Amino acid sequence: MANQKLSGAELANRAVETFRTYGFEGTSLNRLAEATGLEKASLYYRFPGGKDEIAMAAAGHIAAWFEQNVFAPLKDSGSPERRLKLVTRKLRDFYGDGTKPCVLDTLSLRGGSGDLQAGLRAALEAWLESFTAIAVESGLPRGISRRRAEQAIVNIEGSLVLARVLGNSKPFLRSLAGISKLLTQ
Amino acid sequence: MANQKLSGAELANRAVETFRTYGFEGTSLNRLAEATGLEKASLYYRFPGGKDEIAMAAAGHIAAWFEQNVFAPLKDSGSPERRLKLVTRKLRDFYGDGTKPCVLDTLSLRGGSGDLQAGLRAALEAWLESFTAIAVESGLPRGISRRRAEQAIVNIEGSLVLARVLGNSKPFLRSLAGISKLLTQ
DNA sequence: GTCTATATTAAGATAGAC
DNA sequence: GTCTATCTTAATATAGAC
Repeated sequence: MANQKLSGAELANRAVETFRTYGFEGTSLNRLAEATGLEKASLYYRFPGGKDEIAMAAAGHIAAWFEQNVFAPLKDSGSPERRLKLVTRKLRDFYGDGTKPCVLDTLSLRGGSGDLQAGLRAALEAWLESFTAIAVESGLPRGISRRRAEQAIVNIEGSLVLARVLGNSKPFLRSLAGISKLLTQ
Repeated sequence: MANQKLSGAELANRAVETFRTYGFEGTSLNRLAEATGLEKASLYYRFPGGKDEIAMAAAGHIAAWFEQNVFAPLKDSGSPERRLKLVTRKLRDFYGDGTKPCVLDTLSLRGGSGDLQAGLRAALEAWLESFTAIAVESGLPRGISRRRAEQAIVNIEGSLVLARVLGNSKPFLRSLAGISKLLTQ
């Protein structure tokens, strides 16, 4: 009885950290057990589908985080610039100043189930639509707005790769700093 | 004797395709054996260091490809725009029109050796320097040129992630199309 | 709901024949 | 130089006690 009952949210949180760091294939149940403090058998009790189901739960947990910390705030009141400043700060924290990979990247390599790939795709589409909407609201035409949204996420994903390989988070911080301008001007 | 003697270059080529698709942890010796047509024991004969050594060879093979198809052509004669057009065509092929991941991305997740990480980092630094040099040659100040080089590679890496998750190569092709302008104006 | 223990399969790696 | 066969370890997954 090392753990009484780890909350589902905290469990998903730790799974996310493991999957984003090691990718789907690199995340073993031993690593998940170590990260969560639960034994493998306990993980199977919570997630009878094994690693696939845990990855789905992790992806769902992140989707909920984005809904709450990115999509919702962008629809809130205040100027688009102010809302974007708040959201970029959340994103900076989420990616650990550029030290933590994005699950869209690390979980999208071949190995995961088709359901997982579909979930990642839906999450990315939602992110794109959210960024597109704020650009439209800022006065940009829809077609341009969509391209700007794509560029913003390209900047985040690409700079995270550079930051990881170079061991230098500056490219990521620069990308974040440019997002507000990209989506509002 | 299924294979007489597979050339080292072709062997490295197939290893690259496997590693870029499945990542380091997702690339098992069984997969490498299947991809190369050699049995596991034969792979160990060629690479006594096992998977780590094969990954290093794959990274080295790609570094050589970049030297020949990107760095050298960018130092060649002709206008910078013309050289960049040639190089972007090579890159488009290399990334399979956006359908094939970049090893800088897929091999840089935790799991590979420190030597591998150092090799990937050196390769990326060389790529950055190559792009920086052509921008400097085009008349841009050094500081700006370095930022533009970073942005060009961010665009490539980021759009490859988007292309993979969305199952749509257009973001990648757009990124490639913008590189010449980015590095020369 | 979590644990220990164990079954089963696949991984990384070697020995020795040809 | 490549193969078959095998070893060892780690992976996924389950059974059953508490």
